[in-house]
Amino acid sequence: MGRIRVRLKDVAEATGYSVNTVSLVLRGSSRLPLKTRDLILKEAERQNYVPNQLARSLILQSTKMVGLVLTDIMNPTITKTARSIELDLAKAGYGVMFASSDNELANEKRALNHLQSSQVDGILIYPTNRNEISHIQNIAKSGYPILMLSDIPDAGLDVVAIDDIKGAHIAVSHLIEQGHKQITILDGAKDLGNSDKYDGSFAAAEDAGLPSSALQIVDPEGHGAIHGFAAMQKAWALTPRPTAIFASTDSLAIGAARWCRENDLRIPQDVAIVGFDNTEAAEFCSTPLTTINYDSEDVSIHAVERIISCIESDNMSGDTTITLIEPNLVIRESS
Amino acid sequence: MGRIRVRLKDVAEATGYSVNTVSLVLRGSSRLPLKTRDLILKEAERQNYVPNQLARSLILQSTKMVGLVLTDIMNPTITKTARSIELDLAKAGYGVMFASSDNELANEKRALNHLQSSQVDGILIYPTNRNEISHIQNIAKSGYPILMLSDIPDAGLDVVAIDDIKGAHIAVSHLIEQGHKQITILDGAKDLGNSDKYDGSFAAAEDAGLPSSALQIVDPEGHGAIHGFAAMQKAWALTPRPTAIFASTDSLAIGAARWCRENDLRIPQDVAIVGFDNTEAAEFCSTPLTTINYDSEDVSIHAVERIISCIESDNMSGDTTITLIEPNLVIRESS
DNA sequence: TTGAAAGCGCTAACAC
DNA sequence: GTGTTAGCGCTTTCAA
Repeated sequence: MGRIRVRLKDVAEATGYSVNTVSLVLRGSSRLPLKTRDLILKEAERQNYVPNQLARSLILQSTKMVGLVLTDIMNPTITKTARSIELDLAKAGYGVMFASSDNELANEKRALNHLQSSQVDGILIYPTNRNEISHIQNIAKSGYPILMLSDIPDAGLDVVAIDDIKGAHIAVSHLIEQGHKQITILDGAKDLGNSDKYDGSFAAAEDAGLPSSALQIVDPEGHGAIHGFAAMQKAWALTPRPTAIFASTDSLAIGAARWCRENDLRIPQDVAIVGFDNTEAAEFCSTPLTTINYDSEDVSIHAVERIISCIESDNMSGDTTITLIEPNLVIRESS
Repeated sequence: MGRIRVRLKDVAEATGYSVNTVSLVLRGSSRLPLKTRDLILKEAERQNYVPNQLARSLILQSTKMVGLVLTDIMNPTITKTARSIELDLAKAGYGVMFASSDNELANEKRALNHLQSSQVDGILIYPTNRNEISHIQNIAKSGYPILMLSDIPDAGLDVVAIDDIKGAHIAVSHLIEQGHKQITILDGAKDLGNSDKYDGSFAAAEDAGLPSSALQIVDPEGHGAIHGFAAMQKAWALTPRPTAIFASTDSLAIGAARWCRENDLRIPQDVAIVGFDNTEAAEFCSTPLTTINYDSEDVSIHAVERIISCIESDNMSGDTTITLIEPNLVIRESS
């Protein structure tokens, strides 16, 4: 029915007013007589008028949109933060444009390009690879508001992120306090330049007076529970055999727990397990998981506040801010 | 550094060519001398030129974007399909713009409005409430390509969705075959007009010659595992007491299983449980869950194919297509 | 091979 | 109170 796209002009012609008047009314100007406003609003409604944001943004030089680049849309942790961010941005009058990199640098570059060409007013990004951030630095250098949701020290970029070092420190310290002296870390992020969880773990060992040999590393080569399952098998084959596992995500931890169960190992008597993220699954898996918890909303609030201040303040002073959110430990039955 | 937004004009002025020539080169026209092309491409690169899609789409009358309205971004099932859709659309040269309704009608309306005003070329939507779809029908009637990802019979709208009736039928039939004669359904979607899982369940009972009293219903009043937990308590208090549970989502099933475990009920000896969706958690929860499985990719492929054909064919013949994807049963230890 | 001019739908500055 | 004009950054005729 009717033309697919209704324009201001269509409403203008139908009412006999000019495009300008219609535009004014539709944006809620109160300086026009009620009769005019009524007439125009009714006609716009009747024609199902929807404003064209493309044209609007082109003029206003602002889309009121923020781009959000996720590594993995299936990761419940990331999704949860994404949801918070969406809500907090909405409160501030901004929309979100999502893009996912799937942990591929090429996709990340494509996503950034796409967001920029869509003229989003700013970008939030979970970077894929911390060793390869020059393209992000370039964007920042050109004065484009961009903020990292993962800590990359010394990159000269704004950051709002979970303090992974502290989280790992808490997790490993907890295991050590429980008497464990041989702990395996399940984490494969080091190749991507993300060694925060290692650093925190080794710092915890050192603080407790343990040798660094107390910690061994197994790379699960993936993020799913299935990878945690396979990694646990490898961990159990290590010499010396670990008495505890610190998994860098709950998903890995749950997979590891599953391997233990299938191999008749008792948790935590034979192996203790600590995860990271406090997902819903951690609470409801076979042995409720001790894990590192943090408030997504905290990340969101700070990230949104910062990006909006970058967008709305013209003085790009060039100083960067690093905000780290402190995680905490949730003790359940697995440790 | 330089100006925040580089335009064609900037590249044109720097090279001495006209805006037109630069535009031509940047779009890969081969009819220009290599020397000119080279010069212009180099300069565009140097200035970090990013095309302005807003202006481009305004002229082309197409954004090459499809809007996707999700009910709940935290639901792994929906996210999985969303991811497939994103990939399949990308293959066809389209981007996705996400929006979430959080199962609120007002949000859904706002999201649809926003997507339309962003000029997406078409919309895919998981509707919030099947009793309230007039706003969606209006959009469809105006000739805007829109497709439902959930089956709403007789709405006169295009649909690509999982066949929930069949899924429920398979699940309940399976329980009946196991000898169960008193089954409780955990599902609260009926108020939203989604009675497919009831219909399938009752059909299965009927087909097996059981009275409809064999099936009882408990509304979990939510979607999380925590709601399944509480609902199971209610289910266990029913008279006659059920020997089996059919939960409309895995999350509810996992919560229910947790209640059983905490109350020393053995699964499946004391209560059998069947879920729906085959999420990762279903496989790794305390008692691996029998559940209804389906291929997200199937939904995605059909949905993308259909929406693109609607977008690219001008003849809006008005005929609607309903495509239902057949689910299947995955038997694990909970039944 | 290249440029000038018009216009996509909208807003803003300035008339009347 | 309302209309006219210009212009956002781009593509697309049509000339030169």
